[in-house]
Amino acid sequence: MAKEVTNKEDNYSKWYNDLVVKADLAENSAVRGCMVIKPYGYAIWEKMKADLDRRFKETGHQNAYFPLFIPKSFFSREAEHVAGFAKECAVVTHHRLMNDPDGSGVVVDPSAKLEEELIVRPTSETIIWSTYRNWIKSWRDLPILINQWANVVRWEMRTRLFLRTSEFLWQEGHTAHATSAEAVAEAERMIQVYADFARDVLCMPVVVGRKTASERFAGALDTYCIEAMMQDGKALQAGTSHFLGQNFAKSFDVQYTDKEGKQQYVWATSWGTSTRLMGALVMVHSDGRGLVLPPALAPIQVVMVPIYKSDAERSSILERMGLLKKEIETAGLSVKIDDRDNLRPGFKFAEWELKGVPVRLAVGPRDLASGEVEMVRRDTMDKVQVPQNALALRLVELMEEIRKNMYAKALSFRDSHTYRVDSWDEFRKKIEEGGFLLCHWDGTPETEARIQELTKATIRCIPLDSFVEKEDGVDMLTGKPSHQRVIFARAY
RNA sequence: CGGGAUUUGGCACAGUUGGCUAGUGCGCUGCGUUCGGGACGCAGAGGUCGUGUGUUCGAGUCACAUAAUCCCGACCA
Repeated sequence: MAKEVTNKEDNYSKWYNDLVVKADLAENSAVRGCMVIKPYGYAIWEKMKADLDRRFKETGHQNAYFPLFIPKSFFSREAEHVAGFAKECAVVTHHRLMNDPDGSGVVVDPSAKLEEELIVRPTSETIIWSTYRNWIKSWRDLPILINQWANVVRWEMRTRLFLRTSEFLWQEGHTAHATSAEAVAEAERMIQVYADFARDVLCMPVVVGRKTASERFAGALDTYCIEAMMQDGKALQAGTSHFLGQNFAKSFDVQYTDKEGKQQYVWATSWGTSTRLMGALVMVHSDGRGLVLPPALAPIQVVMVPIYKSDAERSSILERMGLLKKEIETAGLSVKIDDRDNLRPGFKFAEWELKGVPVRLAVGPRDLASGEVEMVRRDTMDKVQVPQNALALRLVELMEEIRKNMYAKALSFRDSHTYRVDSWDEFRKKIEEGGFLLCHWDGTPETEARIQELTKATIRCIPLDSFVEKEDGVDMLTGKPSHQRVIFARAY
């Protein structure tokens, strides 16, 4: 029997220590709260990036790159924005080290103190808007649709591998528009891009919604988000898109001359998603055997394991595998032949399952004789014999079946852990079990804060899509009227 | 930053009321037998016990300090 890896516990570290690290995705770094992403994990991230990047380009965006360091004065112009990030910034104060005069080692050279401190970007709105100021003069310069792939640093009190690390990789889109309506449309378009990506590539169902005022991005007028449910019933925000209004334009004095010759402030959006998606991937799909990767993100889509006793068998099987590999690669899939001679097949099976490879093929003497291969899909672990001459086509179809099945499975999990709750007593009981609670809320920050204080549950979003139909009701805590249910959950 | 726990070969751990030569499993190296669901035998290599100071004839073990990691809070993508 294959050994099972624990993953159903509410204990977060189990997920990563038992799954991710062994599955070669990441490991902790000595640097506070940062992580080393190992090659296998980084390959998955690169696939996510490539797919997202294509979607951004298709919606008219271009990539650019802005500096890592932001002068402190830039950062402090937008009052709400600085209030939101001030507590988690890494600050550069000096630019030189020197030998410690009192002995061995190195100290900061006090004479190399910077006149103005530099902030390591926690997000790039400030430096980008101070740049846009010089780029935008006329209505003809708009819109500006730019995305940046970068690393950012947020000096969090508490870090969690992938979900909240001090340094993380992400993309941030920053756009400038002539009208409010155009900017709102952009923010909504981009949250939809994230939702489509989550559904089609991550195989992860998400709810598209709007954040409440207290959960909004610092400096935004409106924040859209996609919320996913992890297998422990907790919610994870997987991407956000902000309508920033004219806040940054006014703080950084970004104006354009409109067609009538009048000066106007521009309207802004920003949107981003990060390596947190890697965490989501693990926590949505993994099972007792390890990772389960969606075909589109698997660095290796098909692994082939030869089964043999003698050298003669080994070479004839590997020869046949080589031919099959070429056919499968021609059909567009990535294939690896695991020809390591020192490991037995059972070990290899378990190892590739841990890594989440979508399909495994085994070829032994029996298959060589019958002209078949043994095919096992990772999502269901179903094992079937497939004729070699139909293999490549079958695999292409199977990848699509796996994608659909993974989504369907995750969707059914989410739906079966989503409850309509109308009474406070029931809420208190249900929230302990995890899942999404669809509840009426009176719309006040006070009630929201009170519920959070009492239960640690937050309003994940006010759903935008047809996730829950509009209906009137009353707030379960205060009894005040409500016109729509919102999603309450405990979140990462 | 509060509360708790941990730190001993690459990994997971044991190590008693301080005691002489620091162990076990996995992994690693070599040879042989194996190979259709995590093989086995034999022989090897690998550790100044997180760091520092102290107590002691003697410290992995006791005291103090310090650092890192993990969990629970507050904060947050």
